[in-house]
Amino acid sequence: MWRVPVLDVCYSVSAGLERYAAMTVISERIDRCRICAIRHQAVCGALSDHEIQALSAVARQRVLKAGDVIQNAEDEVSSFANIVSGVVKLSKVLSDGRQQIVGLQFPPDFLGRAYRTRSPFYAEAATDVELCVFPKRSFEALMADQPELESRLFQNTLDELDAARDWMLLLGRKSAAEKVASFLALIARRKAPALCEHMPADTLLTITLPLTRAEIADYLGLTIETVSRQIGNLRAADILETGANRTITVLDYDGLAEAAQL
Amino acid sequence: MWRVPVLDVCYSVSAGLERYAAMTVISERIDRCRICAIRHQAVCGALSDHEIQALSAVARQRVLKAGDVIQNAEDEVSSFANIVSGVVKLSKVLSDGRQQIVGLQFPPDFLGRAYRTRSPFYAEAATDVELCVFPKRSFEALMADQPELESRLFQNTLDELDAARDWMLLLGRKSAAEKVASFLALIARRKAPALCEHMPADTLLTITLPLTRAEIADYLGLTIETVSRQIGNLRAADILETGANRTITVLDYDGLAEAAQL
DNA sequence: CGTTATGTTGATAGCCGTCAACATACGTGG
DNA sequence: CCACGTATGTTGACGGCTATCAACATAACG
Repeated sequence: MWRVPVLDVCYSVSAGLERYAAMTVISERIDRCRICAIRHQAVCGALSDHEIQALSAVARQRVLKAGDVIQNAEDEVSSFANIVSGVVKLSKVLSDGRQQIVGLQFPPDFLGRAYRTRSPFYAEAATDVELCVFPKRSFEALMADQPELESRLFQNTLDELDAARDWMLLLGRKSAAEKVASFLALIARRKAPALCEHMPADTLLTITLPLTRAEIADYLGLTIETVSRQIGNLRAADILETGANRTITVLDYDGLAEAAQL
Repeated sequence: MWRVPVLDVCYSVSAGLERYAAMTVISERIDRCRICAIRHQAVCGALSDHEIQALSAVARQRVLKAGDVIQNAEDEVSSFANIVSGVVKLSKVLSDGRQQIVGLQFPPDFLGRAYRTRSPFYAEAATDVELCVFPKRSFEALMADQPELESRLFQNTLDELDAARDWMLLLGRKSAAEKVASFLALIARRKAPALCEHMPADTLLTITLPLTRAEIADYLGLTIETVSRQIGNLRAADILETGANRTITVLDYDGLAEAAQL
């Protein structure tokens, strides 16, 4: 009655990872962080040029394809990572297969948890993903004599906690229509925060959803059929248009926000 | 159609607080932390005897009655606190009055948030509550030269994040019966963790629920009627008995855990 | 003892889940 | 480039779970 979670996906990244490592020469490594796209937003922004070289030396790029597993629930976790590009979903599963996505992580979010050795959830690449992976030990050593780094991680965690609690309100108290509108508004804001603040009358905001209908349903506590119908309703209300390839075009962000009860 | 949140409760604590302060003499203050019941579990456990005296000097005891407001959403927050006794509920409210409890805090949990000046939710005493309140500044100063203190706070936040995500699974994917059983199991575990681990055949575990039916409903994303009916079902299944004064007696904890899909 | 808050129980309705059939997109191999 | 099979998405019919409305019971409190 419930879709069984795909827990048997192999760690198919290792091949691609080794290829990358083989191509990488030492000099590139040391400089990699300096030219990193998320250098200043990510937690590593707390580090000086000197420190970041130390981190750079032990960092590994890891390229994942949509659907690749990052960690299984209860896995021993021996590394931390920054999301450089793509979207990662964190989910929990009941013994009978019912599933709930408990977090969506975007760049430059941090993956992995200080003070814990086991992951409390299952993590998977929702889209193609680039990670910047650090060995847990090296990172913790750096954290020990760089309190600012721990502070950044702490603040990141506080943001996640706020997001989780906002989502609890959605899961517990919003209708299916409000849930779907809330999700679409969330993705739209990620894509173009400025546009959503004040959207000129005849602007088109086209976004590609990072999740399938099944994943949206698992994020919102709904079924795929209900998600599909609610998106249909929003289309009928001229709030958005749908295209191929998981793209939607938001015609009326204010209408969307209103439908979401934001 | 939805119960309107009680946001107009006055800060009726101040009277009680001032009375307490008047009774307190300096010598008591300095020693108060040393004899504190939650001294070693709370975040202050990170501090040396010397440091804790400094904290002790600026700490204030605050006694609240059930229903007293601790902070309104969007309030400027100028203090931190430890919960010494009682239960505090954190909740979020939609513009039309729909309400969701996003956190239940027990001793020795910490209230208040580093790196933020405004509360993202509404906090209220669910039962009579004793708080140990610190001015934000003093506490932050102590945090600045005691990294261990920040680490403790960080770990506390990580635990809250885990709890929030567990609750997301409940809100999004569990049935009403499972939700109510999960809540009762949660409270039972708080009250007597050891008993719940392994419960001898003819043991009675009696607990007083810290929440009214309306609050339980707001915690579980249900209505009061549904909560009442589900408790009735558990009684009919001989899993528990109900008494006056919000007490319930768990007859079969394993049955409760099973009904909760734990 | 009266009044109000809280909790219980029943009848009914509606939202959303379930089941089913179909449509479309995607990827692979010819 | 096209054919095929699979994954994903849509739409309809129906039913069940839980919200709603209502009446009543019990507890709490002055």
